[in-house]
Amino acid sequence: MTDRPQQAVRTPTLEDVARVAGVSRATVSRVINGVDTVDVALREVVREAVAATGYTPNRAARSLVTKRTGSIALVVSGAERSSEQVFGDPFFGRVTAGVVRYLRTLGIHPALLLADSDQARAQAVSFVGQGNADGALLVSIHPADPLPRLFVEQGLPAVLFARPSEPVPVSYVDLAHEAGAALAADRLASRGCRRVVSIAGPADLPAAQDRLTGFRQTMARHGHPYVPVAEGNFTVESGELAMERLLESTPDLDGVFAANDMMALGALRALRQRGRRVPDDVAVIGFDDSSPAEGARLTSVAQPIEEMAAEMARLLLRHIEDPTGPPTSVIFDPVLVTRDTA
Amino acid sequence: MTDRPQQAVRTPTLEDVARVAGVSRATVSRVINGVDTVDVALREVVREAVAATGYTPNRAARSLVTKRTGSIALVVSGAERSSEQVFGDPFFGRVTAGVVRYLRTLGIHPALLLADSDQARAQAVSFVGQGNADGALLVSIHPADPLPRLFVEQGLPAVLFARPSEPVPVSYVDLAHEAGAALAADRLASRGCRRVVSIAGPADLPAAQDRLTGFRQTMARHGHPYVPVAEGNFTVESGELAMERLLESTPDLDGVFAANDMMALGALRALRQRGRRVPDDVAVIGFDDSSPAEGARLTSVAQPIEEMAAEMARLLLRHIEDPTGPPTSVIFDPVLVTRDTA
DNA sequence: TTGAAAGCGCTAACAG
DNA sequence: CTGTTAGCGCTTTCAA
Repeated sequence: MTDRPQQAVRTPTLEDVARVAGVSRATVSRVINGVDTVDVALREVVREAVAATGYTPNRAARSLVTKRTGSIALVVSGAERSSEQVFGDPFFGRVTAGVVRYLRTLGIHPALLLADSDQARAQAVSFVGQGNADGALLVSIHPADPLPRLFVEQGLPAVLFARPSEPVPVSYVDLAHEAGAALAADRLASRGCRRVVSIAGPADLPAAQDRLTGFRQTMARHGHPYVPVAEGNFTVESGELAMERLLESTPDLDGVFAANDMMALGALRALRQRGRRVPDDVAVIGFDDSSPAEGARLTSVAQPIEEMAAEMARLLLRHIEDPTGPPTSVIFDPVLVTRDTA
Repeated sequence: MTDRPQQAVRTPTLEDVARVAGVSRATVSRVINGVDTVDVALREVVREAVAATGYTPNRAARSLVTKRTGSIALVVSGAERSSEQVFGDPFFGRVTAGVVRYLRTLGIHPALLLADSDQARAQAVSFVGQGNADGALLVSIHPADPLPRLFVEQGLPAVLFARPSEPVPVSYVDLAHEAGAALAADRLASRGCRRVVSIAGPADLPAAQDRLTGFRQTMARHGHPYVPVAEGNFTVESGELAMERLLESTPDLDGVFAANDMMALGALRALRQRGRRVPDDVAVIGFDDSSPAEGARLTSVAQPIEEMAAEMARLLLRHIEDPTGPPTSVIFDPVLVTRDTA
């Protein structure tokens, strides 16, 4: 038995594979990277050598020369709330799940960043800017978030979940909010509702505006040109208050479309307090299909968040691949989840 | 005006800093890495050069030679539930928040992995094994999760949230569950409860057992050697059922300690259905201080999840720094959050 | 189509 | 205490 001096347990390198395959390092590299100017026979030999050695590319070495990391950042941007709440939020949970599940099929695991202050935002930008990730997925709680613009200004690849309130030349995925509202309007109309009202969201939220617009247009098409509206701020309480105002202005109302589930839940509370039966006297539809909605058996407009999240990742990857491509947006269709309230 | 040929916008390297500072690359490297065998004056010169050039270390290059990435993996391991639910879970939300907030002070942003199948677990192990992260933070939903053992077997640095049900030589953070139960027992005793019962969690869960043991011991110390117990599975329904059984076996009960909030909520439901007033007739205490508990004004034992999460990260970093160190555990003290039910 | 060779930016012996 | 030097493992011209 002769000693084998340098036989330390070392992970195999391109050099090792090349030796086993009897070719040069360059050829192995070409095979690994799918360059098609390699002889078919050689390609196979190399493949076997890779399998035999158990070779895996060293990402640091590769990054050093390609200037790419092969990883991306998932930036959760929620200024108002505490970070515990942000990560515990079912919305972020679903977005995160969609992103993580899609990316892992590609062997990518996103770096998680929280951008909840100007400093944190700057840190997020420089994290990507310094090449720790090739691009960023931006999930903001507020559409006026300054983060998207920061990324765009630095020329860093980024994709948003939801259209920003101020125009920024950046790709995003979003829901066809008007179409969702139309679904609700159709449902209410087909139930025979004749005095329909709406509880709208904050006027500075594009999504809220789209929902209101879509609802009005579709109700008009159903022969109801005027829809009384009260504005809320997406909380249960605001929904309850709005409902009370509407009951006062339009006592004979028989259908309600709320711009989100929380406000719909508030509306339900107000309605029941006044002895109105749901859905017999008044039909109620919410938006988001959140888990409280499910619990309350609320009919609601659902968005395919996981699919949207996966598409967001796909767009980012494409952008990283070809940074010259123009910003793209992909809009998803909502679905009406019919339960007990309409 | 003369043209400057190679003046492309290039991020500064060590070489650039060295040139500006008038020293060698090695010296700059030493200053950057805090090696203290550098002349104080030179150190200052280098610092200024770094500032002047706006230099930031290239992580790929550094990794290539140090065999360290400077990043870590946060592995969320939940087999039973769908991934959406896992990430939306307030518990994971708080753990994640604690980890992310602590690590970002060090400029580290964890890679997020979901290990919800054998394949995903293997992927997580090889992700770290192939040097994409220096170690892993393991947050399992089930204490019998096979993942910790996989990491330990590969000799990869890992730290767990909560003690595994089967002994594995690995570091972890956990709560002093017995102490938490003792807090509940003390509270019940000091309210003058004389017939106290408990709704326990699954027998195969170490934490559930610790809570029961701690509760019994402390009640014994208060002169109540026997505590009737019914077992649940941490759901609201199981808590309700357990409460009904206890009301039957011990009709004159006046205090309940449930091993988690969900079961306590179920108990509340059963109690109210039977017309028992809480806390006047029966005092109820839960465990976890979850947000439903807060909503229901339930008195509950709270764990400092964010602090525990931060400590978990700290332990992992220490382990990566010194891989020879023995496994460590850090146990945190719970706090009783007194609300309306006890 | 393939190989030789240069070099990405950094750290770490090793001299001096 | 400081500089020189040799790579880390990979991709990518450039020639052959």
